[in-house]
Amino acid sequence: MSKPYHHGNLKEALLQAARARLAETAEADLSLRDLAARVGVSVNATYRHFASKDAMLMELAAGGFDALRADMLDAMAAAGAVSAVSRLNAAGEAYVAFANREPALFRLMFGRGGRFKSDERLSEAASATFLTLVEVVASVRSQPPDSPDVIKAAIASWSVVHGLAILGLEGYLQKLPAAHRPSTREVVARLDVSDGE
Amino acid sequence: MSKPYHHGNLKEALLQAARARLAETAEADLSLRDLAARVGVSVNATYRHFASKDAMLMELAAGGFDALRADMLDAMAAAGAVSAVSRLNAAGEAYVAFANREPALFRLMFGRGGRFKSDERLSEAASATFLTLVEVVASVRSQPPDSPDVIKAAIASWSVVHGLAILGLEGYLQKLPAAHRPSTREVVARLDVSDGE
DNA sequence: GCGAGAATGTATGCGCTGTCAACATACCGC
DNA sequence: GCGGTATGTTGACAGCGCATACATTCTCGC
Repeated sequence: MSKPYHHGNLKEALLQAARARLAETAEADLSLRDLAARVGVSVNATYRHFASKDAMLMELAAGGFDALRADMLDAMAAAGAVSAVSRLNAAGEAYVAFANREPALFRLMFGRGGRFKSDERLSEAASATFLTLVEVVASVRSQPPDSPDVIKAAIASWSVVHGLAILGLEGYLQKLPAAHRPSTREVVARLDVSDGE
Repeated sequence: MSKPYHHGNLKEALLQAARARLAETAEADLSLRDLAARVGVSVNATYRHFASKDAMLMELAAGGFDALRADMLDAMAAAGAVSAVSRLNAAGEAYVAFANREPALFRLMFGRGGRFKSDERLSEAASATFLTLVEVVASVRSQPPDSPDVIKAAIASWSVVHGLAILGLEGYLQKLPAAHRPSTREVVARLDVSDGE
């Protein structure tokens, strides 16, 4: 038998190889050929499981959003029920921490030039992630999560943490002296999420 | 003569063709062959003016930072001297507007996976852009621009507008009902740049 | 149990990419 | 005017995503 003709679970194996590669290189330039070789299979076998390379990347990105959301939920749970604001801060810190821990994956999730907008699973995963942010903002303001004001405040929150994550990732903050580099918490704290305009 | 052997100003012509392509496609996948063909020159002629494709992209990105900075300065000048806060807001709006007007260029400026950190000209252009933000924040707070608090507040400002720009660019805000989509001003207004913690 | 068809793999090849090496042409200072 | 240098061209190479055609194995109704 030595090597069976069928791999067994090629799809997951490919995704796992891709994740490993993303995690180790910090720069995202995956090639189907390389991934296939790592798994020990011919290039075109991948096309039995993914319609295209982009389709695979979208699946990876969707998984990334799931992981990011899980991180945020964990951080919020760890922050406990002390206050809604502290949970919001914890979520924001988890967001930036995720980006720094998995830079290549994070870039993949956001940086594909809008080519991913179409994918159903991906856009659902992204929405779910955003929704956890909306919910904690809603609880901070004691308003329903579908209130326009809550959504807007949540977008503002998302913007800060996302911008901070990207700027850090791309190295635009690294040349600052350490004393000038703010912590995530310092930045997030500047955002007013309350309804007092 | 019809077509002279030497182009005359190939470097700038290539950059211009690249900018045109970026402006028209909204998705950044430039190819040296395509650009060379557009200019009417062989592929390898480009290598007399750019060490590599990445080098050319870095030059484009640096020019993008210059343009972005100019936009911000213009907007601030147009906002007049009414108040430092209004100039800060104007700069933020110009930032997001730039990203929306030139999505491909904007993505190029930030999304190259940290590969650009090394380039001198690029990192200088980016720093200059950041500095204009620092200066207006400093004038809002009536503090010297090199004060750590000013820098930190400026980073927070940069983060919000940058995050907002990216989220919009990548389409993550487009599925929201219009009533829930905040204006740039609404988002920026939520950020507290003053020194009252 | 076995044979058909679906599922999953391989082999070959196409057009595209960035880049290198070798050669051709035009310009410019002596 | 002549030589060196700047700036082009041609040709080739490896790697890429992907399409087509073919091979193997699994699965399931009879």
